[in-house]
Amino acid sequence: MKPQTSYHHGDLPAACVRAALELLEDGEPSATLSLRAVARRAGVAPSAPYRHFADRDALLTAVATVGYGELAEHLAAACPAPTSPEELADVAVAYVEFAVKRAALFRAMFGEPCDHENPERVAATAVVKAYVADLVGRCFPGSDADALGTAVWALVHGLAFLELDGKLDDAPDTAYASVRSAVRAVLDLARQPAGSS
Amino acid sequence: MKPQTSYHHGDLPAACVRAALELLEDGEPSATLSLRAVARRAGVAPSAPYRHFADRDALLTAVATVGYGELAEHLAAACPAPTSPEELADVAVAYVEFAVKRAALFRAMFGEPCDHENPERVAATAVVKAYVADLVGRCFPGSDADALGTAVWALVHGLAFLELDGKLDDAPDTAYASVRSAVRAVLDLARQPAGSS
DNA sequence: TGATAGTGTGAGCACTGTCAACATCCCTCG
DNA sequence: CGAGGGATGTTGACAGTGCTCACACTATCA
Repeated sequence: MKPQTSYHHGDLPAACVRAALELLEDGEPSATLSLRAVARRAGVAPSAPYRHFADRDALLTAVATVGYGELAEHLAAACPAPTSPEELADVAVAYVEFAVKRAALFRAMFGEPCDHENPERVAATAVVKAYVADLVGRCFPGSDADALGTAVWALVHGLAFLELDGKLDDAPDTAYASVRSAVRAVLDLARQPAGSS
Repeated sequence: MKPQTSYHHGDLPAACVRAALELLEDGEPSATLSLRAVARRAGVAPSAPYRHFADRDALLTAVATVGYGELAEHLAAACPAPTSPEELADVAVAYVEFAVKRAALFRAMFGEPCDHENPERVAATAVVKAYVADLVGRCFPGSDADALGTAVWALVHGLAFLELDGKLDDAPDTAYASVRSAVRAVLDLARQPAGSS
């Protein structure tokens, strides 16, 4: 829309993030996102992004931020308000599905060390956290929502990473089944209690 | 021991892996392991490692392989044969502890995409897998060992990653407490079953 | 004593993150 | 209206990276 020939870009920050997301989707997932590639894709000199992002990490953080939002959307789309354990399994599958289908983005979001302090990032993860907390509150009323919430998040997060690293089942089909039965196995503890200490 | 002035090194592959491990321990955890830095630390030209490792990934795989072994050792040291849920919590804490104390190594082991086919790597992860399977068999006899095993691994693995990414509690002290109570919360489901579908 | 295979060296390519100096544009103030 | 300043983009450069080649050295076996 905007004149492409303009010296100024118009909205380079957004364009960079968009370009980065596209590269993460397109490229093979093993390639690391390069700032120069982003600049190229945005049709701009390699150093231009530095006007808007302090360094590569800052760009990554911006990308991860929208990633968190899309993850939350994906989960909500799979099951907006899960109440039963079986629906929890659906959510787990959706989480792993997101990790698999958008592996590069997922790795950008969680794979490399980031500054935990960044308020943007914290705020963005809060969306996921809230979704999980909601889920736990509905599925397991009367439980320690905080503790169980982190446990549930950790469970699905761990499943996603193990799957990404090929440590679940090999066949992509049976992987989702593995996820489901892993979640079921945990919930089945509720029926045949273990020998408690 | 060997003459340092020798043109040939003696056992460069092992020296490379050792140097890599040292760099992962020493350096700040955000730095990515560079093959050139490994060569420098091993006192050798940048291209020397290529005689023994096809590429950087191959070196990484070798490093990860010993990492898996050390992780298994660390877990076994914390609790050689857990039988009670509380001991399972101990193991979870040990797992997260390993991830925190040796963050760079942990990230090298799990953080970046790797070839799932590599038989060395698969064999090495099998050690961890076996430990978890054992644990589950002892703690929860009569359960679906496979499914519950992956669930338990995923749970502790997810806890480790969330902690590494600063998504658990901020204070490092309370983090371990969070891990413990998260595990407890899951196990407590066995006592006050949720509304099952 | 050689030839040969294994191992380390050096130079070099393409790429990366990052910076400083310069160029261009838009907007505001006189 | 038109000059100046601040924002934004460009060029060029530096150090560091993975990786490959041609070469140098060394151990070993005929």
